[in-house]
Amino acid sequence: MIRVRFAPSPTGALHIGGVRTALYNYLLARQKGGTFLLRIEDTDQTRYVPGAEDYIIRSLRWLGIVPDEGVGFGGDYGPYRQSDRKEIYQEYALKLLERGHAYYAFDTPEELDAQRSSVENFIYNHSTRQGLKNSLNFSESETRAWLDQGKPYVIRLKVEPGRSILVSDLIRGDVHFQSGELDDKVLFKSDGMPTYHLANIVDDHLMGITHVIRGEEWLPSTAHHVLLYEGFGWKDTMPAFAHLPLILRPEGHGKLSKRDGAKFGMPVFPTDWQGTDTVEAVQGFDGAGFLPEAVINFLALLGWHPGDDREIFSINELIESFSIENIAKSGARFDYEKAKWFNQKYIQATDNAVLAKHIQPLAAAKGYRTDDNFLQTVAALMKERVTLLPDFVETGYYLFEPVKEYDTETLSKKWTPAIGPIFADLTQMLENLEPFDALNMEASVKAWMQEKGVKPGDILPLLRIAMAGTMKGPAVFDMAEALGKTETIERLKRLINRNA
RNA sequence: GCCCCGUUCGUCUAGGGGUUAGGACGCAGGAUUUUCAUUCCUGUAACACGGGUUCGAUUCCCGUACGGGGUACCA
Repeated sequence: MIRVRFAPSPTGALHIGGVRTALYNYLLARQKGGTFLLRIEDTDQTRYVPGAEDYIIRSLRWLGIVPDEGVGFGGDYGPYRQSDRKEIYQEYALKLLERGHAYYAFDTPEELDAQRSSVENFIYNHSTRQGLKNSLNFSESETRAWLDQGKPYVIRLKVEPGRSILVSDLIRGDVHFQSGELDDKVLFKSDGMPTYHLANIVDDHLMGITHVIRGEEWLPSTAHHVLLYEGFGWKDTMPAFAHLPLILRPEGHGKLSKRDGAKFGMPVFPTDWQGTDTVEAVQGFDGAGFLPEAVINFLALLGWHPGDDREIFSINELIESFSIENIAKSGARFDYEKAKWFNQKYIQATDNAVLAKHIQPLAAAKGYRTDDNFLQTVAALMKERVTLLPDFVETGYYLFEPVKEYDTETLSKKWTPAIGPIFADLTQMLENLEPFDALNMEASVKAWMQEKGVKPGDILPLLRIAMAGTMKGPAVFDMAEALGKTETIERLKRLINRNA
């Protein structure tokens, strides 16, 4: 049975690259009938951001990528928060020490900094460790003494030179590393917490993880991880690795970072983040007006392809079609235009009743009417012409409140001296129209045009501008019906007065 | 610097020893809609470079260039 994990650090809002990692893990688990768990990797106490854990859980729920186990979800392999597993790591670090695969090191951060600045390309490894303060150089009693005196220490992995380490990656194939080039990574920090390297191996083993799907930034340290599995004697149950290509910023250099959201005017986080004293607030895909299904679809195709030309996928279709083999090797630039296209597609395909629910809070925030029937009408009239949810109340504001700005250019062309009385006549005709619905109105206006000898192109644009102020928008008669007779007539008269 | 990964239209990608190198976004044009949008059609544009291997390489191999990642008592 497959078991996969998403293991973010609670250091702030969840990055969109992390969301994609979570998604791929989730898809694999669902497809294979396995388990998807959420583990919180909070071993760096200095980077801990309050609220980040809740944010991660909230975001996963919004996206519909809900873990089967983990912090906030229960499960038999807990605790799932690494700070709650402190003693476990200590125990395993000691085990590694006993087996001779690790050693105590007493060098202070300052001493190491000094080494780095005086020795070019300094690296703590087989070639330098004999000159440093560690239990490999100290006698047993000396080491004991340092420990007993309560001197700060770390535990480092003892990497022996001279061998080739194979990392078999599901996406990249076999990758070889020379052990002599690897450093003696710190496994256990002087504050009593493990580093990522120790914690992730111990946890993945204890939690029965079968596949590690994570970002490419972990590929270089995977050699160390293989060494750890060997050191613990867990090589035969070592999980399979799949290192995902990174998501790059839309333009310029480097991977997409948290600050790029503000820089490029687009969200890079799933949901809104209120911010803290140290981390500023940011808008997420939800606040920007994206449907979670659209975000999922967009992200799924950013680095993975189904093997055919399909682009629109429901979550169930993704689960069915997903495969690690079809994950791309190269980094993908974050294409916000494409993300918006997906959202537009999803809005078009969403039922009016559902859209009305999304429009409701947006309308309420603007003090607009929020009755469901009307919002469904707004959805029906606008869904083919919006990209983001807020467009319903912004682009389509005139469905909720009087026209704020008239397209004066069109007006000056169409509102001729002769048209005034004719427009007034039409207004009067509509005022007496019953029932005031689109179908009846269209028939009546057509008959009226026939009778008066007015061309559609002379009168319809004016009707439209009277109601919406702009030449863009839903069909005129649909708009009039949505507005209702009173409001429509009021707007027509307002235009007459404006041009009088 | 050293180590690792990568490189097909502007972007996301398919493909693969002999193809008109396919799709999507974007952009441009057209049709439909007496608006706009939707929808449909058309166009635009790519195999980083140099050596091999081969009858033939965009595809395989080796270099180079470029891009990305790593090189912390961060994850």
